[in-house]
Amino acid sequence: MSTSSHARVVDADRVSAVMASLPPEPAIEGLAQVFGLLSDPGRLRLMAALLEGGEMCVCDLAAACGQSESAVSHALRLLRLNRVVKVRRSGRMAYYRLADSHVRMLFDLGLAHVTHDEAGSRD
Amino acid sequence: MSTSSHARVVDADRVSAVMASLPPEPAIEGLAQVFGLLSDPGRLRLMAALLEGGEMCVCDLAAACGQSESAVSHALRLLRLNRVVKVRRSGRMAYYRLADSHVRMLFDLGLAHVTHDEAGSRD
DNA sequence: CGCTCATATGAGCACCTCTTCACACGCACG
DNA sequence: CGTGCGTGTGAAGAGGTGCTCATATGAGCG
Repeated sequence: MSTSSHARVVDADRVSAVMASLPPEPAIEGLAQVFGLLSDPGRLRLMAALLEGGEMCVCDLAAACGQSESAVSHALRLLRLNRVVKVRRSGRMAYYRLADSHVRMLFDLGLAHVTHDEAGSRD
Repeated sequence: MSTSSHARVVDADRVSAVMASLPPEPAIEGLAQVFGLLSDPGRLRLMAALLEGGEMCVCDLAAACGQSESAVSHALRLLRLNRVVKVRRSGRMAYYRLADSHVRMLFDLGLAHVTHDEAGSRD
């Protein structure tokens, strides 16, 4: 029963080859998660701010990005849990900074793509 | 009226500077949209398959990626509308391929990040 | 010509995400 | 040492996203 219900295949060899070459599931999932972190305008603004500002506290981040402090705190928590940002505490303040430079590369690469080609939405 | 309702600010100068340096809203939105396309494991698998397979029809893509043909068709439509893939029709078949190389760069960069650092989920 | 196959599309539904609201916590400062 | 401020967190609701199922379209084939 290889042809189960609906599994039409045109080029079985290519299908096998492609299947073998696909990254393992954990890598795919991790990739999706990373890109998911970058798929929110709010978080994107935060990251852009940190790219420019270097190290900023929550309230300044909120002010600069035009978001509520609570929303920023939630967003930063997510980014923190995914090792995208690091926090330094000083008294009751919390200063955030980017953890690595991958973000900058992804950000710039994506930005180049977007500003160069509007990624239109036509048929 | 700088101190509106809740806008505590520590370093007003830095906040202004960062605000001025943030990419314009359309760019941010476009960025988020692009990364959003890359944030789904199913679409990621499709793109990985096309990176390797070059050009494939819907049913082979579905077989190689372990998804229903309907799901693949929906996903490809999204990617098509965002100019990520191109389609070539031949008879009743539809052959899809990647539209540009940005995807490959983003994919590889993200993959390097993921496989190098597991992007853990601890506190 | 009518039937089937490959793909496309629409509706409906389950799930996940992001925001706000309300409150907890710890540190500074009087 | 109590009060205020900066921040963190949980619950809840609105909205978006991706799946499946059913059906449409259009090309090949008998």
